[in-house]
Amino acid sequence: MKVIFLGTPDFGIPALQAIMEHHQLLACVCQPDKVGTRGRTEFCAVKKFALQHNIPLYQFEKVSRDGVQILKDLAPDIMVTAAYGQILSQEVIDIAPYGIINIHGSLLPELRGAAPIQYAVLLGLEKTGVTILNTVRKVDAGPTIVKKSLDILPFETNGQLFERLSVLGAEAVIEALDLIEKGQAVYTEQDEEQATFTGKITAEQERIDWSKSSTDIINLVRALNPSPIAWTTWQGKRLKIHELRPCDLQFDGVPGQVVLCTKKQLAVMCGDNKAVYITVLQAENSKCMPTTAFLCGKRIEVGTILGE
RNA sequence: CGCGGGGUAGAGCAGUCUGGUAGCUCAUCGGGCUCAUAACCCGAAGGUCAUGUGGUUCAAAUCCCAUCCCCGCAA
Repeated sequence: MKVIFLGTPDFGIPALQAIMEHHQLLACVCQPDKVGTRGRTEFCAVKKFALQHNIPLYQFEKVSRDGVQILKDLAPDIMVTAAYGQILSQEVIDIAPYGIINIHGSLLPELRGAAPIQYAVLLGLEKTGVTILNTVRKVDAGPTIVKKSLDILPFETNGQLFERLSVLGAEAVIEALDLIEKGQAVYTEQDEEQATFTGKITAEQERIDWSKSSTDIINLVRALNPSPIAWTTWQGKRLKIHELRPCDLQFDGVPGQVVLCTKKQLAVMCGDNKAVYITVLQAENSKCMPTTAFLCGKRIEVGTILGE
């Protein structure tokens, strides 16, 4: 089929690759370039891919306003979205005969919205997946075509899960496209009663609240890895926490208090009276490093309370 | 030209303000202690102090200038 792909970050790349191999990829659409860190602008993953493979690329400020006629002229059979980042108007949805299908990183109707994968980790779920659904005006609410699930590993980070789901998403989207092409696709309406919604992670959520349970804190840390990274403070400066592990030793202390600091280990008390080992961290202006390396140059005295 | 921090041994840091023999903690290697050890003790190796073989100076890791790279914040 003739496909137009709309997506921006890494998530859609495996799917994009697969579509390019199995179908006729007419063009890619991604968000406009953003000013990156420290003034530099960096192209998004989809733009890099398109440039590298000589695929026509469009970056509309608002696709619903600027892109309708252009995309219509390309005469696609179907359009595929994967973390594109713009809400689509009915006009856009109606461009292709088969409409638009979206690759969503959860088992819908659970975890609709902007950050399904992060929330799957944040909530400590043991299972999630990808859903291919038909796009309708309401976000992630259209009928589903293909669902694939997988188990979330015990200490898996958002980044690791993200990568696995993006590969699974590629399988699923090809399956869906084939079904649609053969006229065998079954569109299943979602159960609205079961729907849950995820908003974007806010800056306030990134700060670790040590009074929460060790499990919640560990889940937060892995949900925010590799970006934007959960943090606390030490000596008035930010201390990013990249990775935590549960600690079975018993200590007395208040939430946020450093209860163990040796040459190799650093443990902090949480709200449920359990401690966690900090295993990978990053001080301000410094690189991310294992705690063992950090402790070679600096020590945090036992009794210090983080996050104040 | 958004604001700021940094580049010193394989790793993480101190030393820079106040120029004057290159330090610390890990890791590595050798030896010792121990029932044993990721613990402890003794010793060794390992650095043109990011680059310009730039400027100032009797003397530069340290002061001045330029360049490259890394990082935090803000967007």
